[in-house]
Amino acid sequence: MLFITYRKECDLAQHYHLRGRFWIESPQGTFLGQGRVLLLERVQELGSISAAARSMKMSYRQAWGLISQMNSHSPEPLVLSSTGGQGGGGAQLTHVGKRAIQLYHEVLIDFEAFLSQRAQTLKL
Amino acid sequence: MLFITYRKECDLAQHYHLRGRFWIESPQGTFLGQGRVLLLERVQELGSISAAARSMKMSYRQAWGLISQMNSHSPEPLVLSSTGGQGGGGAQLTHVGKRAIQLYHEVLIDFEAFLSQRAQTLKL
DNA sequence: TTGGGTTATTCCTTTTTAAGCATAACGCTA
DNA sequence: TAGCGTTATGCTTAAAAAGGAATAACCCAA
Repeated sequence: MLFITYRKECDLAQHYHLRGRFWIESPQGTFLGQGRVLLLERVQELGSISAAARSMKMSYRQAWGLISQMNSHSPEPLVLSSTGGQGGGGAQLTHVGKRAIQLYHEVLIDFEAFLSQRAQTLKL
Repeated sequence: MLFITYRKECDLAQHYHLRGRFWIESPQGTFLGQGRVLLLERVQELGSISAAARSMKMSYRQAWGLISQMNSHSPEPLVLSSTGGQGGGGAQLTHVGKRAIQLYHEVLIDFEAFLSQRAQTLKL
């Protein structure tokens, strides 16, 4: 008897994962991404850039740079900050900043739905 | 008369772009991504890892590392290589490697369609 | 047997990136 | 007025990633 061997189809969904990322770019570079949005959320929650950075184990330097970029790449700032006073100062989101978070999450839901749906038919 | 000023809605689609990437992960890390698939295509086209690397302005070292990873993270290799002989040796894709390219492009088409469609309703 | 071009692999250097440090200004509180 | 915690910014240092150089093995062709 003759056996014809052929490769068994490999179901990628079992052992492999389809992953992805998305971000919004301005003409000057990245405007909104996963890290930036998380940072915005922490600022909104904690009322301070430095506290937000600490909570993410990110250096204040980087956090400030990201926020500075976002503000400058937008016609209106996403974060307003004040120095001195009770607590030393702080920062809060503008309604544009809050809307940016909301917008990102709206896209994120669709994005994840797309990935998980598309992953089901991955046969290598 | 009283004017109530409100922020004009900013159409992100005009000045900003929704971008993204996707890749297939094995339990050990990235398995297939944009760069790896391009490398596979060049190997298929040129019949050599070093030629493929040159054509992408990638170092042979990195190209070899990527291919080595892909092969080891797959139950069957994607690239077969031989040393010595006419032309010094070479490499060619297995049918698993060819299928990987095809699979990636199938997902890519859907992915780009998703992004461009989703970008149309971006209002900040 | 020598040369050529490739695969395969290690080691070291360079570049890029991120983290850390230092300092000044601010404005409330005690 | 002194102190505190924050914002804001430049400069220095460390970590990580990419790049390049070097070497051995391979096998056909001349």
